[in-house]
Amino acid sequence: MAATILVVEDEPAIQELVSYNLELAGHRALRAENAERALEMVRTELPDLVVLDWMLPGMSGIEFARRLRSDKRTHGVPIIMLTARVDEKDKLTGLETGADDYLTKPFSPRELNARVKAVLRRRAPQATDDAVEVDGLQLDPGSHRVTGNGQTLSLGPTEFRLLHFLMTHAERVYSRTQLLDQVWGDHVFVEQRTVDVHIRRLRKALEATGHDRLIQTVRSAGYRLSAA
Amino acid sequence: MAATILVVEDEPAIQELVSYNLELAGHRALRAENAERALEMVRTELPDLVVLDWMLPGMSGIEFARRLRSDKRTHGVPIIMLTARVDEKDKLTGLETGADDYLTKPFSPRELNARVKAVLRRRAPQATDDAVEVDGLQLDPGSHRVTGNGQTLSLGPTEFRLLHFLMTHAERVYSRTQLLDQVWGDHVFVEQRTVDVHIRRLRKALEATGHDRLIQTVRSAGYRLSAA
DNA sequence: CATGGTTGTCACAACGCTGTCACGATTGTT
DNA sequence: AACAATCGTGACAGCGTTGTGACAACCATG
Repeated sequence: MAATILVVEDEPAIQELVSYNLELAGHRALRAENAERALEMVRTELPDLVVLDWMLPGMSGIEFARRLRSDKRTHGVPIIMLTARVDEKDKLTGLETGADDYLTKPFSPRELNARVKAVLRRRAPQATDDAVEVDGLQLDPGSHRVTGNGQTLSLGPTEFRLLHFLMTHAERVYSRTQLLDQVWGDHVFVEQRTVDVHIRRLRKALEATGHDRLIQTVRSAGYRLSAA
Repeated sequence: MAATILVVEDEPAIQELVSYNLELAGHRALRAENAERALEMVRTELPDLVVLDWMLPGMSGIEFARRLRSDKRTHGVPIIMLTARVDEKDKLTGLETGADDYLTKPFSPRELNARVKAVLRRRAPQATDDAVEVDGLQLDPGSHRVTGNGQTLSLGPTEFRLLHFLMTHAERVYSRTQLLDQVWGDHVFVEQRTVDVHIRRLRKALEATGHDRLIQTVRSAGYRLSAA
């Protein structure tokens, strides 16, 4: 559950409340007191999730959400809206802009954390600390451990993140570019072939229990983790 | 640092807010919506700390505090008061009834936890915590003693708290930042690398019985206590 | 006031990880 | 079969992270 979450909220007390609870839950909270500031922050660091107040001074939350959706780079970032009241009309507008969930004030931190967890599980499973298992290969983010049929496997930080992403997105091909964005982080630039090397290192580490067969090469497309 | 804390607060949202955050911090929260109910609960279970709202329907918080102080059994239980406003007169009355600390609404959860931690450290240094045991290594918070296979080990206060936390949260990786928050406290500002040094001191102390192997380094992630 | 113990910080050493390259192997195409 | 494109692999220098010993400030105790 190590997600980066951007909190856009102008009222200091609520911002602190939300951020602190997210941090306690193991996330990293970025704070912005208005939409303009939030847009700046998004440029330098792509969050896994945005918690967004409906009513903001200057640019409204809805407008901010629209901008996120219109940019290709931030298009997929899930949004949780904070609203003061439940209004059918507002709800519709929110749905149009693509908010993933809603919280009406006053809300309890428990509720907040539950929604955050639910949204992350749906949209960014590699950012949660749920254990994953594929065909006898297990990965537990909490203890930061990987086991193949019970036997502990040792792999470096990058290999760990790479495997985590692949296991949470199994049966799907990812290009080198996509893997660089997801595992290394966006606007980090390294050679594409570097992915090959880390795939190789990952395979070597999984060799001990024969799970290297799960990592498949799809020629001229990328890599895939598959049980078949 | 796990304590039983009684929360006396009539407004559901605030009660939930306070209780949830205390639980996140590892405490056990008992809830009462008025002073009468609180008095009943105190009869069956003696809390380590009371978080008390100033204004309550029926019996006021001040009166409740007086009753706690008048009973020999509950005389020593520390109290943190929640007040809506800062009033010198109120503060004086509060001091007379023996409140240990104050929080004025609206307050941040971070502030609440910091005060709770401070009060507990001051008033209940060794709560009735259970002894912990991992792979022959035993830690007893009550007697403040650590033994490895029966042999008494000597470690400093910080190493003790560090080991206590790790043993009660075994098989899970914690970053330096998380360890600083949990073991040192929220408001403390020290270098992250300080954690390394204390890990080393802890390992050195556990070396006598070979239990230093339990403390594992997870590169670029943090530390973990594990039997495996 | 002296003493022993504890704490946080630093500098340096040790170690593991990272990204890149060159070259060989494989695949697909003409 | 020859060729081009793509991928696998081993090596390696540079870098970041962690281990470690030393030290001065601090604190409670006697």
